[in-house]
Amino acid sequence: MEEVRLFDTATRAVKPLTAGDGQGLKFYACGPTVYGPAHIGNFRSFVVQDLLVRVWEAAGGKVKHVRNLTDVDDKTIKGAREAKQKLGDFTQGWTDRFWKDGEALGLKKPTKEPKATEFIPKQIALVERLVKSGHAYESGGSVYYRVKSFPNYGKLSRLDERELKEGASGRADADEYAREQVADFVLWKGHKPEDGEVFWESPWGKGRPGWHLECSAMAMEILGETIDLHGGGADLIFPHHENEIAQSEAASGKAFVRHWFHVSHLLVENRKMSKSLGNLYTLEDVAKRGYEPADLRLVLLAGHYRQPLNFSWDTMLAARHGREKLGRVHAGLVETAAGRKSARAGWGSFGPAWEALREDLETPKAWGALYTAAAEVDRKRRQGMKAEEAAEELAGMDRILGVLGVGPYFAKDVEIPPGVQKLAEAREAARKAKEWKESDRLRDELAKAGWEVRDGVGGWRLVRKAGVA
RNA sequence: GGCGGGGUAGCCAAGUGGUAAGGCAGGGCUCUGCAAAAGCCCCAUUUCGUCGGUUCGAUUCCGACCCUCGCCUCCA
Repeated sequence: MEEVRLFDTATRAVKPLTAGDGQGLKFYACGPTVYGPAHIGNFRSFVVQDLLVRVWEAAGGKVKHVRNLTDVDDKTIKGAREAKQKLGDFTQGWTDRFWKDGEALGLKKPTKEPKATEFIPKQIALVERLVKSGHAYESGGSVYYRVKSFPNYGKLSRLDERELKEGASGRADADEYAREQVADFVLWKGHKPEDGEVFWESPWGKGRPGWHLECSAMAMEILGETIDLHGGGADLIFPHHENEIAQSEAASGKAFVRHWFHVSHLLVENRKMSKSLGNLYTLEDVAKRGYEPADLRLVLLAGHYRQPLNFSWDTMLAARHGREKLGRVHAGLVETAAGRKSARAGWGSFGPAWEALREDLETPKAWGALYTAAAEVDRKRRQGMKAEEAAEELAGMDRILGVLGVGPYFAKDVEIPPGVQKLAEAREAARKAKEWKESDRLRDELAKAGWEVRDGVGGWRLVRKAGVA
């Protein structure tokens, strides 16, 4: 297969991504906590992970992609209680929503999507192993990881535990006194009244797993004790991934992860999204503004994944217009190719875009190369291009768009409400009768409904107006 | 306080020791009942946060400084 290079958080270098067994890439990604709708920042991580999978496959590799669902933790328990639902029903509802949104964004289904609650026995077994080897201790019904027992702790995040700012979190946990050291983290949480019906029996009594534990248990169970690639949002580097390493390596005695892959945050108005700032958007908000999931996917891939990306509606509009342009070029190639198929599976003029993706997922460079190639191909096509050549370029374009997972924008793909269709037809009738005032009035009415009518040589067509709330 | 990102045209965003990709927006023209769309063209040449240094030459290397964002045990 072709080489794919990717930045590794642990060594801070771009290095070739490899499958340790020479077979499939064992890739574990930290998935969502299903207690509410995922926001577009959450989806940045998942879209980038999806891109990596697509690039790996396009390069000729195989991949086992595991992305977990956190369906038991403080937030899910609280959410279920407030919704007066059983935990399982509550989390399933949000899981369905996540799947629906993910599908709209073109996320490929991972090979496996394990839920934390499905792996409780494995998690308990892992904790027992750590207690036996002295890496963990029970205290007040909970079990904690003894950080000082693991010399490599803090290596991934380059954070010396001693340098943690005093009370930086501002949230002293009630049972903090139960720990030997502040840095120790909980593996198993003893049952508390507010957990209600949510508990499992364990050697330490009723309780539930700590957050970091599930990923270690599921990754090692499904993919093996050493995995090739582990990814997630940049905020997971510490403490989540640091703790995963500590748990896993202390238990197995083997290197847990060969290559770390972290995606920077999506910012809105140059700030991290948060409910308190009121700048948190979901796919629903995107749809309300007349955009499609593909527009968002393009925006999420517009910047490099290791760079913070600032989201704005201006960028969304740029994405929409960009996709429209790609759609025109694509339609032209389809017409000129006239049904011919490319004899060989190459990239045509789109090779540079592919090369950019293989080098640490350089999407900004890839988009530049894609637009440049599209413009050149289109110019050549209009100056006279043979069907064979058009077919070849079309194949290359489809291929690169497939890897990016972003199709061009075609007006025909959008459903037009009957009322809007009627207005457009009435306007056309008025135009035929040269009743310009009436036709302009109808056009304004269409605009109010969020639609734009475009007259062309072949007649009019309707386009959803973007950017209208 | 510790650690880590950023500062490139109105906005987003590449890039390189030898003189700034691409997209959006904007401007002009063509087309059009008008407009939109589309097509053609233009759009950073005392300039790449600031100040020094190295160099024949730096936005690109080194140093200092300023601003900004994130993480520091809920967090994609």
